[in-house]
Parts: sequence; C-alpha cells; structure tokens
Amino acid sequence: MTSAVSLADREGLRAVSIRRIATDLAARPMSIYSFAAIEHKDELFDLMIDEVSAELVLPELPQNWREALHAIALRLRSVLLRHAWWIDLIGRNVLIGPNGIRYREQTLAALGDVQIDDTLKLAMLVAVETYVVGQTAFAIDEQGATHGEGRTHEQWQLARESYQRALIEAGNFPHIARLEAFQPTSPEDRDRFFTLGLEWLLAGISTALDPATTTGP
Amino acid sequence: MTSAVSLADREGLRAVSIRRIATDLAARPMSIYSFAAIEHKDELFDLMIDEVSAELVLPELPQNWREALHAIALRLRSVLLRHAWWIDLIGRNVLIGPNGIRYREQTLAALGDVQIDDTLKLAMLVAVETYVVGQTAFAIDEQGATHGEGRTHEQWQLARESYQRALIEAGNFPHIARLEAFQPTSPEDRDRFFTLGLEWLLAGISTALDPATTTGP
DNA sequence: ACCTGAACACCGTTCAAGT
DNA sequence: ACCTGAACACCGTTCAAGT
Repeated sequence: MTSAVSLADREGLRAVSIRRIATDLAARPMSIYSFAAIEHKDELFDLMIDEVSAELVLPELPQNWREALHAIALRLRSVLLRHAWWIDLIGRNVLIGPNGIRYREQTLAALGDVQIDDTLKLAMLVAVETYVVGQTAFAIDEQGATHGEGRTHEQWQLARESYQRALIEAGNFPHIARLEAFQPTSPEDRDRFFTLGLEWLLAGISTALDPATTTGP
Repeated sequence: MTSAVSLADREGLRAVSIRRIATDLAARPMSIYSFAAIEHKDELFDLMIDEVSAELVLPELPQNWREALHAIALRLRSVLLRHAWWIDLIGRNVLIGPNGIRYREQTLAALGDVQIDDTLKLAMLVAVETYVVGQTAFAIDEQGATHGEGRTHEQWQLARESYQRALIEAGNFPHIARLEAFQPTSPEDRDRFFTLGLEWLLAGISTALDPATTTGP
C-alpha cells in the first residue's frame, strides 16, 4: 500500500485509517479489505512495514563483518528516521514479509564467513539491530516529530523545559543540575551518540570474536 | 492514573480510552479531563508513563560503574516487560515527569565518579538505555503479547511459520535456511541475547574509559 | 464561572440487502 | 457467491445549555 505509507510519512500513523485511504483512492471503505487482501487493519500495517523494508536491503555488502554491520546499522537508522511511524509499531509487528526476509538474509550474510556458534551469531545481529531501533526511538522521541499535534514543536519544547526546570529546582538532583542533562539534544548530539554507542557495541562484539576466525584485516 | 495503568497492563493500550476509564471510575467521560488535569488524551499517557517510571528507581546503586549500569539495564528491562504497552509509546512520550527525573538522576549517578567528558558520559547512558529499549521491543514483539487480538498466540505463530516457510522455500535464502533463523525465539533465547549484547556493549564502553579513572576494582 | 450531557466528526467492522 | 452500503458499537473532543 504505497498510498498508506506516504500518508503515514506525511501525517503520521494516526492519519492512516481505512476510511481515509478509501477516500484517497476514491473507493468505498469496505473495498479496501478486498483490495489489499486483509482481514483486519493490523494487516495493513504489516503490508506497510514490508513495503518500507525493501529500503533496508543494501545494494552491496562490505566483505569485512564489522564494516558490514556498520553499514546495515546506518541504513536501518536512516530508513526508520525516514518512516518515523514505524517506531509506533515496533512492539507489534515482526518483520515477516518478503522484503523483511531479504533484509534478514542480508544481515545473516554479514556474519556469513565468521566461524562462530550460530546462536552467538544471531545474538550479535540482534544486539546491533535492537541497539539501532532503540537509538532511533530515542532520536524520534527527542526530535518530537510526532508530538506537535495540538501545539507546535517549539511550544511543546518550551513547555517541557519550563516544567522540568521547576521540577529540578524543587528537588535535589545534583547530577542533572550539573549536566543540564534535561536539555533536549540537538540532531548533531543524537548522531554522535548513535555513532559512539555503535562503535562501543561493535568493539565489544569484536573482542568476543577470536580475531583469527574473522575475514577482515 | 493507577486504574489506567492496570487497565493497560491487563488489556493493552488499545483498551485505554477516556470513556472506558470513566466507566470504571463510575464517572462521566468529560469528568476525566478535570479529574486528571489533562487537556488531551496524550497527556494521560504521560501520566501513566510517569507512574510506572517510579518502578525504575533502584533502592541501591552499586558503587562500581559497570555493575551499576548492569543493574539499571536489568531493571529497565523488567519494568518494560511488566508494562509492555510502554513500548507502543516509545517514540511519542519522553520521560519528563517527576519519577522520570528521579530515574534520570540515578542513571547519571551511576557514572558520577567516572572522570570523563560530560557528553561522553551522556552518550554512554543513552547507549545502554536505548539498547535495553530496543532489546525489549524485540522481546515483546517476539513473544507476541500484543498480537493475539483476533487469534490466539499459537494460531498467530503457526500462521507466521507456514507463511515464512513458503517464502523461504520459494526464494534463495541460504543463510536463513541454514540457521532456521526465522524460528520464533524462546524466552530463554531472548534473555540470553539480551545479556550477551549488554556485556558486549559494556565491554566496549569499558575500553573507551581509561581504566585508571574508574572507581571499580 | 463552572460543570455536564448531548452532539459532532470521526473510527473499524458487521451484516443484511442487493446483484 | 460476491459486493456494498447502511448500521452498529465504539472513539476523542466541542459546545451549548443548565446551574
């Protein structure tokens, strides 16, 4: 459902309704069920996720496992940021469609030549993937892309700051006060946090692998 | 809103409606807005999140930074699993309430004695936290706690397996076929994946810290 | 000025009436 | 047997009527 995806990209997941899509397609609400071959609205979300999953597959995968995982992580993050509504479905819809499988095959291929236990291999891929998902959820949350339904982003940010400043001044929070940790992060901060953490995770994975068994330099 | 939290725990976030809560409280729908001091339903979710955020705060924080981060990560995971609906809000509602601030203060305290750049410190905390959120989203997704609205979990699992088996057999996915990677993971697998990845991440963070500056042994 | 019930503008989905 | 429009059982929120 290309139209559903672009609708969600533009107006958020809340705007995606059977009736709205029907109107956009100049069809009747009930026609959507037969047209998209779905029984419930949730299956529409599955289709949307599979559609954007196609964007996850890289044209070429670096030979070196670490570079490959790095490239996969960056791509996943950019796709999730491009389709921020995906985060709202992250606990509900497993990657099960055809494109999801292609993506899974590629992630497995990234560690294909590494000679380790299969469970460990899967654990490494899951660790990187879940890290990226978590970081992106944080980024989307912080950028407040999905907040400004009633008020603008600026208004929301202002309300948050003054509310929190009052809370912090009322209580005893030395670490927060020192760090000014409740300042909303900038996009640059979020990029930097993401890259730093990814490197730490990959470094940890690297030490868990016997260097002799890897294909990389 | 204790009643809203327990309702979400029992029946999922979808069941949480202004009208349903009003009925449970033997009140009129519109009374909820003044009773909970909210202007929009989204603010009810903020209140729910702050309520369960109280469970994040540990009674005692280990002195050693690595043990402290480990304990914080385990607690966050268990709270998120106990209130699985939280994942559905993960991209929408920043932790801004009073209890969220107490939690933030404690996480900052975990690295309080470590002598490093403040931004780096924040990056480490964000890395651990987002990793836990991502892993927990994966776990909730896999356990399918939120799926069984129409069909039971078993039916859903079966449908998923046969659908995917067909897809995999039709295409050319050597790595998936070899690993049987699309088998749904067991709870034990998910626990193991979580712990392994957390150790890798903490190991990576550890190497980024000059060992001499840490307080641990 | 405050409260509140009816009303409005939406939902997803059922189901019976029509072909 | 299939399609489809009306209807049902919900939503969040507005707003005017009542106090």
